[in-house]
Amino acid sequence: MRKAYTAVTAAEDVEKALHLLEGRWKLLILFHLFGGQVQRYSDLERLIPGISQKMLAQQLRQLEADGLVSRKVYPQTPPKVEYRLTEWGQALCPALDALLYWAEQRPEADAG
Amino acid sequence: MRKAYTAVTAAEDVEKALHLLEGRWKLLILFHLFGGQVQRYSDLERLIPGISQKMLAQQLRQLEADGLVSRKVYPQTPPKVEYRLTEWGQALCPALDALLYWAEQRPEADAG
DNA sequence: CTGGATCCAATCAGATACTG
DNA sequence: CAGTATCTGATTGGATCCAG
Repeated sequence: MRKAYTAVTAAEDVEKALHLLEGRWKLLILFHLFGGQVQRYSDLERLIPGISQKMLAQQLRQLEADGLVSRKVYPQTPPKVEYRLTEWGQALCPALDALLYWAEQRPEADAG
Repeated sequence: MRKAYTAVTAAEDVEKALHLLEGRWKLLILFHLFGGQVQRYSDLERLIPGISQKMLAQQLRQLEADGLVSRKVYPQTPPKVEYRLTEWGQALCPALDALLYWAEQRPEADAG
């Protein structure tokens, strides 16, 4: 059973959801983890040219706190940390696909 | 036929799409226009408590420039301006619904 | 290797006052 | 009624250096 949405509550809930994806790098990170991919910190640094260490660490920690990404630390020297999507994080895929589909429908005349 | 997406191009396209929805008030505005609703500037001002005139005008103009909202001016005194969604703007609804559905699936334990 | 801490620039958002 | 202009504070993102 879905919640009963008003314009306001729906907007708030979508806003909360979008807030989890905001930040210039989060989507890039997520797309590099979709499909069960597992990446190390240094992998993501390599896969996302231009990202600073601060931003990578910060966005990863937010994604982790929000429950989209899980972090696995191997207590060894040198340190090794793996990132992967949680089940819920994977479940974001269809929603992003719907957004992608919408973006494709954009009339050329208005695009800019 | 869908585009062939890589992690990077998909992320970029979704990012562009999300960028159209960013801003603290845009979703509120959109939800007050969904379903073919037509609102005047002052209607939106009333429907969205706390928004300043500057922000309302600014976000409306961005939504218009991005092709989600259309603006109709009645050249009369006092002035009258109506806002409604474009066809493409209306088409955003299913995508936001998918996002809402995803948000509902969030595990309680991780929510915060 | 995996980050944390700090400083700085750019952007965003709010309050207020003013205009056709 | 439907905005615009200006000033100001908050938030975000980036560069660099430091540490376990």
